[in-house]
Amino acid sequence: MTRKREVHASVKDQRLIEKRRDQMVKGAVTLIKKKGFHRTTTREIAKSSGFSIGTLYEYIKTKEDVLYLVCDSIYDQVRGRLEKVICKENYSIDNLKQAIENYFKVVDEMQDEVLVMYQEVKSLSKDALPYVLKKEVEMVTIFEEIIAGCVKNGYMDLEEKEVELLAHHIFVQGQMWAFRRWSLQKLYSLEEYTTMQTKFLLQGFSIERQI
Amino acid sequence: MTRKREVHASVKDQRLIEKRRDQMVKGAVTLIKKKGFHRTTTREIAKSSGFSIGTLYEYIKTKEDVLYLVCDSIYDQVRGRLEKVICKENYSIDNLKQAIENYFKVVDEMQDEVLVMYQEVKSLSKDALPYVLKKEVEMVTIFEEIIAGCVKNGYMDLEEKEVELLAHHIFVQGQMWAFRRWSLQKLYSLEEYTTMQTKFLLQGFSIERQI
Amino acid sequence: MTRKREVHASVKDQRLIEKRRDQMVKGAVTLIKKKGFHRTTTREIAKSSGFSIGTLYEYIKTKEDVLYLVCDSIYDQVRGRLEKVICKENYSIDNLKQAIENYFKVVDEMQDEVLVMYQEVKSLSKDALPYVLKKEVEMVTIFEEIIAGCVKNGYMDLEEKEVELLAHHIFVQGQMWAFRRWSLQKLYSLEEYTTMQTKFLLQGFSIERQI
Amino acid sequence: MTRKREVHASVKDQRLIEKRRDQMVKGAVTLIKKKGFHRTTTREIAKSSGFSIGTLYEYIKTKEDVLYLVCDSIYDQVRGRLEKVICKENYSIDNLKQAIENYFKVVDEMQDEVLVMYQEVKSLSKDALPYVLKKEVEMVTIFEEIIAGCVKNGYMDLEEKEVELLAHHIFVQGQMWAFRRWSLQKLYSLEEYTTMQTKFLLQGFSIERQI
DNA sequence: TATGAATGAGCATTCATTCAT
DNA sequence: CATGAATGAATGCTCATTCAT
Repeated sequence: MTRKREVHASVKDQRLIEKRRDQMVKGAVTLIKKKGFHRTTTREIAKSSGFSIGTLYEYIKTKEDVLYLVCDSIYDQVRGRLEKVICKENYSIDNLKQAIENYFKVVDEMQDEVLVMYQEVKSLSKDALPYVLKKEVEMVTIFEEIIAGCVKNGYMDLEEKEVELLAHHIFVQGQMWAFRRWSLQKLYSLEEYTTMQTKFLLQGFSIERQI
Repeated sequence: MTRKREVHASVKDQRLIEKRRDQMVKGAVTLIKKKGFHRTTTREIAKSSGFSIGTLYEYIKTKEDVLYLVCDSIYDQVRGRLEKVICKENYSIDNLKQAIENYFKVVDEMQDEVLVMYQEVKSLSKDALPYVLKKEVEMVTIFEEIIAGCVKNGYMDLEEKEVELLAHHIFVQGQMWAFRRWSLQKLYSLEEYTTMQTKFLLQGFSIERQI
Repeated sequence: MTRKREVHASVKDQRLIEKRRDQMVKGAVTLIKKKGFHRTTTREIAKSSGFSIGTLYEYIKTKEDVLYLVCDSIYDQVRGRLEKVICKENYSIDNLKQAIENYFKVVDEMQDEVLVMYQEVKSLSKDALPYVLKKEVEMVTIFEEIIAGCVKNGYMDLEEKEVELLAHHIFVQGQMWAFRRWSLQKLYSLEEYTTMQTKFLLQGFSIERQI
Repeated sequence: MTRKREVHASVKDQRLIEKRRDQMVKGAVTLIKKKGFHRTTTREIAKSSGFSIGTLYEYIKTKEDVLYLVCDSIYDQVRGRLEKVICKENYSIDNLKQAIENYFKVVDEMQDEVLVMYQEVKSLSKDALPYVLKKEVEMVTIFEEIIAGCVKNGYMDLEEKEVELLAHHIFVQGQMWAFRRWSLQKLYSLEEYTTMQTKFLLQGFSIERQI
């Protein structure tokens, strides 16, 4: 697992730090969702987190730390939920299908968070960005492994580069459900979208077509 | 063509307005690319446009107008270049392939612009947003028409909803080349990417598979 | 008559200067009435005067010149209308009554102008102020002369200082009708107001009471 | 007593708010006296109040709030000092004389404040204006009550409308001492002015004349 | 003379951050 | 640890004034 970027806190009590940062992330997400990170003030974040501006700064050093914490937390959640359904032992097309379905479902349920993260990463400093991007890579890697497993087990026939592309593909199609919702969600239900995407992805890539 | 949102200018001379706004957009894109819209100041924009802050405000009313102008201009450029290669009379798979290839090439050449637009649209006011989204819809529609033409001409076999999805697909894969460049462009050249995407898209969707 | 303060003009043609300044004053008064001098921009003044900002500055040197011109013009108008009814030969109580009545009428008709002048003089530079105040003194003097005439002719019995005070009194009561209109004009018609004021002023000051 | 218009403060401590606003009003009056409200900058106000621009804005929301606070405070002071000498039980001509004398004295001592208030009220927004005008009405009402008391007690013989006019009269003559000082205070001492005004006002209005 | 584009000093206001209590 | 008052650099925007055409 990626080593986290340290965010300075004046307070020593680790348990408290975690508790406060949890409140902070929850409060911040709501606000960022509504107004974007830049238009959200630290005072607002403090307030919606349930403590004072002074206290906020006991647990972070700069406003940007909040954004990092938020992004970090969202990735961890998405990833956490995604990993639950994957059977690392025995990769199969079904396994991949389930992973996709599950991933799309998570994205659907965490639409706002995904959106927030997507649109605000660029506001992270050069310092924090790599940590977050690494997390993204890790998520793509999850799909890559499944696909590679399928290839290895003979369920798909893809070159290595194609494996990577397909993983990206899936990852992006998931995000697409969130950040193109104004357009896609008028056309399809989540089920339809999942079915169609799965079908096309597998038609395009899987070995099934050759049967 | 979509009616443009009027951006107020104090200056009367239409030709001058266009010239100055061109300078402005060029200057602004460079800056926004580097620092994001929010971190870019109006004074910086004025300076990099080659005129004073006072002059800048002779051609816009608020800072946000700059962003709108930037987004608007980028869409127009992408669209303009895209439309050049399309043969509206006689839609064919080849035509679609060319459109995709061309679209990917445009995105590649305008990476920065595409990225800027993509990440900053959300900063547009509720007022300006629809105009820009409409432009996006129009671009997706371009692909939709080609695909629908192919279906009509018997080159593909898709239901209407699938046509739309495929159009979205293409559009997003193009953008993906820009906003996931840090990851994709390490793996593939533009040609590779284009070839693979085209292959998969057509394998997934086209009637060829049934032959 | 008070020597006017010179206001610099780049244009030479005196007739044109007068014409343009007339337009200017008319345009400016309307605007100042509505928004106050400070909130009125030179561009607005130019526009409502019927010429460009460039032309405006051909006839004045600074924005404040406009205010001076406006104040000057208003005083001249009030004074001009006031002097029409005064019979300088043969001062009498009746003459005074008529002057008061007429003055109040003028104030009533030029309420906005009086108000403008009254509230904006303080914005005049130390340079221009004396010229305007002098005009005010001149107006008070008009009443002073009438009253002094009445005293001389035996119609009133007042010491010199009382003469001045009464003149001020009348002058202020007139202005009061304009700048306390929100309160006074709800209570009285102009006629009532004039009658009452005249009655009280003369009861308080005139020799009639001793008869 | 008139309900005050709320002026937003970010600071919670009510005592502090009052203290800071006191500083603010004192600092602001000095400046406005000298340069007028519009030419006075918020930074100047902050500085002459003894705190930073940031702190200033912790206690107000807009520059105009300062003006409102100033006007409000001046009225309260004038009114407060005026009410001290009034014997509400037993209205008499003497009581009225004292009230006038006292009012004129207050105006004399607070000349600058009265002037400021007088010339700047019109700069108040449509929002704040009514609150200030109400205060003025209340002050006129104070005189009205005394006069009405005198009439009731048989010391004066006036119709209702005349009572109001007289009250206005007194109020305006007081203000006149402040805003026509450049002219009046060259001619009279405060005592002279008070004596003469009182004499004339009572000659003009009181029942004494009928004895 | 008339025009109006260009200029930039100046202003109100915000907000991240600190620090004394 | 928690609080919230204080700070002032930074920013968007305005507008009087100039000057080339």
